[in-house]
Amino acid sequence: MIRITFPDNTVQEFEEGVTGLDIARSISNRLAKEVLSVSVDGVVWDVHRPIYHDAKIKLYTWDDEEGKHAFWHSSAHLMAEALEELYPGIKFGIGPSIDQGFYYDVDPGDRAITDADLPGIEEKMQEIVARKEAFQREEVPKEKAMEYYQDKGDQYKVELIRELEDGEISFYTNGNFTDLCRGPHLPNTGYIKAVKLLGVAGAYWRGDEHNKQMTRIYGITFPKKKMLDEYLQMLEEARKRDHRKLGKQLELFSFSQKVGSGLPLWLPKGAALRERLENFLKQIQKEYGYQQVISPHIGQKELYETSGHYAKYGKDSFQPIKTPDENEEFLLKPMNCPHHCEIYRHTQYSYKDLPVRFAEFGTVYRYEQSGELHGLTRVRGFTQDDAHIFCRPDQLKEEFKKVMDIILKIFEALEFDTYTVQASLRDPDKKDEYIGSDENWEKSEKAILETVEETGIEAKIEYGEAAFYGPKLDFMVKDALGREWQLGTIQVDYNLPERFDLE
RNA sequence: GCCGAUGUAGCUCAGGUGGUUAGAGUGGCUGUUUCGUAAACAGCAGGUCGAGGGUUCGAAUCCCUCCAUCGGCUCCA
Repeated sequence: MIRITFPDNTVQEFEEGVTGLDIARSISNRLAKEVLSVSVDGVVWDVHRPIYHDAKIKLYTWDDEEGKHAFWHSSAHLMAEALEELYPGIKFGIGPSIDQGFYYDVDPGDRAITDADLPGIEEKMQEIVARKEAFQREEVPKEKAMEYYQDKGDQYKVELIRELEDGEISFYTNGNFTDLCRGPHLPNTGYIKAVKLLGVAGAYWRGDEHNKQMTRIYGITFPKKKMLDEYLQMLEEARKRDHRKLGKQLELFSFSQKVGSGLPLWLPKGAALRERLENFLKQIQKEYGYQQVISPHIGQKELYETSGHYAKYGKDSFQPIKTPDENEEFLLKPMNCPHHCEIYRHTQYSYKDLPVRFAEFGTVYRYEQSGELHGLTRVRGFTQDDAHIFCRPDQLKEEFKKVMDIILKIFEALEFDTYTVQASLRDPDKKDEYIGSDENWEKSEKAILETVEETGIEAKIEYGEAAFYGPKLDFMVKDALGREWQLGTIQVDYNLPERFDLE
């Protein structure tokens, strides 16, 4: 007998080799039907995997992320099996569960998989669901795993296995399809009652644009048909609230090919809305001690060479504007920072005058890649409610907190109630991609992390997400379609003042 | 930038396996009815079927290039 500890710390004895499913059944038949995965001493397992030792367990159903993920992960394997049956020789990359469903990256060789193929794949998946094929776990040594995929000719899996540590590697098999996988999975394909493939897309192998582009197939599944219908209904409702659609319907903004893509035209109603928003924001800025400044839309190229922007983005930006004077070049401003530095320079400040806070509704232009343009959320010309604070080191945290206050106040007023906060730090393995000294980076990252801790705001830390000149605290909100966008950002920059020689 | 899809009246869309004057709803305009809570009826206007090449006796329909949009990937100062 082994001792199983439940989340409420009660302990019960079971036969050795008992499964999560058995345990669920001992509690109630309903739970046995609903349980999708089980954590055993903190590791999420298949509910049908035998437990041979004393353990602390927790059962997961559809209501838990862990349960959903087992479900969708198994769905990815189900789709892979269907794909292999329909397209023999197709090669597989990775196929994880995601927040809403799952995907699998595949390399179909010479043929292309398009939206038109999805219904056929769905049909095949339903066939396999009807077969109720078990997901069987098997542990194999690394060399065996390698051999299997080398024989199969699946170079992507070979690459993945090569990077795994020596020791036992787990395979899962459903029907004729075997996949390298940590699990966990459902007991069998019969759990998956409703299937919908949502789209195909190109995706670079391992997220690197220098690698081959694979075909990613997105899908979602549910344990009940009705849940799928509700999901599709919800998607349709979300589409109605797409800001691009509303902008058109309400005559707020439009685009013209003659003006250029990514360059929004604000119609009278949109301009009126924007004016109200600006007035609201200016009022807050005033309350917090900001002075409004105004700077031109262009600046000498040298200004951006000094800031470092030209070296980093010059090649991929709107190209310099020439004047009748030879050797004279201007850049459309991609950022307001250098201009504000020059405004600061105009006046001589004593340390007693600090902090000095400049705010501007500054219009900037960035040559975004053509594939990135998206309504008003990703454009080539836009106006930021931007501000720069020049302060003493001892004032930094307090100023930072005040900016956080402002952002949260605005989010509240605009009813952005499901934002997330992200501390965007530099990638410690790619220090050469950032400007400035290690010392400056350490100081500024420390300042952000400490301030976050002092305020108690919940922030996730992301390495490699910093701007090239400094770390950021980013405030992200989701749009109607569930896509996340960075709206507010607070940055600590020790580099710029040095580069502009500001004392 | 990359992969895939799409591009027909102001808007939403149908049609199209090459063949006479390109359709609907809605919106617009004119008039009639009349007071209907997206008012009813009649009529009118509105499209070089994204742009440019090509194949053909003939192209909105087939081919190529480009542009834009959409779904993703990559990028995001």
